[in-house]
Amino acid sequence: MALLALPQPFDFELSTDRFRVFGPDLANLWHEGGLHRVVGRREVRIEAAAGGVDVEPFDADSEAVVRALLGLAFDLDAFYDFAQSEPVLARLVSGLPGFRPPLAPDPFESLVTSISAQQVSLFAAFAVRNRFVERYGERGVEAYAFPTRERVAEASAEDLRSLGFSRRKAEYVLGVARSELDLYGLAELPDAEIQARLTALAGIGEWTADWFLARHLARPRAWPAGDLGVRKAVAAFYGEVADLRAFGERFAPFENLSAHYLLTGLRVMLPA
DNA sequence: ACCCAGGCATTGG
DNA sequence: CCAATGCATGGG
Repeated sequence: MALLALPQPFDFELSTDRFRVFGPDLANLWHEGGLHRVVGRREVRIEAAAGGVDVEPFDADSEAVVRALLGLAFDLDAFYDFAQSEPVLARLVSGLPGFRPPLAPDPFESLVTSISAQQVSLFAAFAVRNRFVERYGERGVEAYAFPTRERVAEASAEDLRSLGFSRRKAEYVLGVARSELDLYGLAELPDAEIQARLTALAGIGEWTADWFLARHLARPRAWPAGDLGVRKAVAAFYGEVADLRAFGERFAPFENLSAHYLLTGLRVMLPA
């Protein structure tokens, strides 16, 4: 068991909340107080420890996945300083200290996850996506590996439809899996270029591309202005806003972290 | 039996 | 350029 030290403050429960609140996530599975994920052919378990997290087994691959799942790419100190100049953000960071937005470790996973969540409730999206993971992903111990692009490319639209994808979405998932686009290479490009290349694919619109920048690449300026949850959170903390894209400018250059704190604040702080 | 939910492409003005 | 429409599932 290896200790991975994390910048403090860090709140493990809060940062992994997303993997539990909409039901279990078979590829990022909360099990007996820890987060389980298949890396390579082995299942990795992450659990809270003093000063960071314990990771088992620990190697370069599992460390990279943990860094993604726990949002280590974000500069929380700079964001917290910035938040002091904006009353709502100041309240959010003081209410959610140590919250780090989790990232999708893999680009294909990020896109399929977003496609599954288009238009439907997150409960419905999780249900469909779990059936997809169970069907095409390799089983670890408790968790399943997220299905590889290569495996999905060989699937059929009818098979995907039987899992609950609409006819359209089944075609989108197959199209992404079979496209020529180098998904890993996107990380080297600027935000606008990534947007352009992704939205050229069928089924990937502005919303999905925004979330790819935000939740896979941790781009600081990503702002999912078309997101219904972001709209509800902004309405709850600021009141109704006509142009959500323009409203995001007040969070520059921390739009991504601001969106995540707004969403989590809506769930965790407002009901209380 | 409805209605809505963290969109998108298609069609028709 | 904007409005209307269909899509499949899960929860209320």
